[in-house]
Amino acid sequence: MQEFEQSLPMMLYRALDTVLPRFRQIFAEFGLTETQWRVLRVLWEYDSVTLKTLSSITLIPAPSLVGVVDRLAQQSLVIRIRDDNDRRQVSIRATARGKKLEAKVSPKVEQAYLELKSSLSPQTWRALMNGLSQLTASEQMTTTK
Amino acid sequence: MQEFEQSLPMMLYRALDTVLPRFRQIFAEFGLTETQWRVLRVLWEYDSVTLKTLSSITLIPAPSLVGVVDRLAQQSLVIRIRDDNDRRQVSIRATARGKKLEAKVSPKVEQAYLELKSSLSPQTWRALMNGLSQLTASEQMTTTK
DNA sequence: AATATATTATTAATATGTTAATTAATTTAT
DNA sequence: ATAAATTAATTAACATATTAATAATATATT
Repeated sequence: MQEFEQSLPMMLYRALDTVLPRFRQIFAEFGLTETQWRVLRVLWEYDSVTLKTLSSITLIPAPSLVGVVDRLAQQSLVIRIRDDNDRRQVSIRATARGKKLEAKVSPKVEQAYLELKSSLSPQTWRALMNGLSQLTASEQMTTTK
Repeated sequence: MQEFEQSLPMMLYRALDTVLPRFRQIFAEFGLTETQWRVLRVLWEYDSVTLKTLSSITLIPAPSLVGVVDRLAQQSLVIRIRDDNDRRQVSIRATARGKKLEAKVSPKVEQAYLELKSSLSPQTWRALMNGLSQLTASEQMTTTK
């Protein structure tokens, strides 16, 4: 069984299970899910982002993203804008209310991230990130295409 | 945005998105989902496993596992057995039909795993696994607890 | 033994993932 | 310019994740 539990995919899953809860706890304090935060996180940097681009940056599959944006829009945190040049496309942008969240959420997230980073030695951290980079460089993503 | 996309959690997600599709394709050839395979993978080694133990090995949260086992049982690939000593517990075991799948599925999975492994240098692979180990060693899981 | 507490599995409610199909709009090829 | 192929977003159907609550059984306390 060792073999299965020590396989790369299971190790990746376990790493996420270890790392994410602390962040999700922060998101929950502001009524946000992790995926909702991922979307806002992007919209805090780019004024307006196509749904497809948003999907590729956040790694949220487009069909899921539709619902995520729906719920964020219901809370008036983002709005949909149909592109005039290419009317197939929909751009998403944060509302004033959505933007306002950044100042409250981001500091806590940054703090948690620094704590996480300091749980490993700089060399180990770098080696880990390097391994992950090479892994994704060799192949190509399929999920969000 | 670099900072977000290069963050550890997103790197982990991207790694999974890169690695998993090839495996899921194999599972699909046998009408299995990834989680269903994870359960069977364990039951091919242990004759009978408690739902709770199964949850902790497969990293599938117990509430999800109930449904996964339901669907596997409907296909007569596994059966539930209520423990006589402790009637709160339910043990799961593969049926003959479920066991039979191993010979067909496992070789293909092994093959895909070797290919994956050979996409990185041995040193990089080891460094990656080491980093993931340390990450999960420092903290404790919360998801499946 | 009786009550309180803890544990295992399950259910419930909501959100998201996965894959395929659909719709509307755009581009390409004829 | 028009039919065919392509693309972006969405819908559909099903499976799983997440969190909280519940039911049944077991253990600990008094």
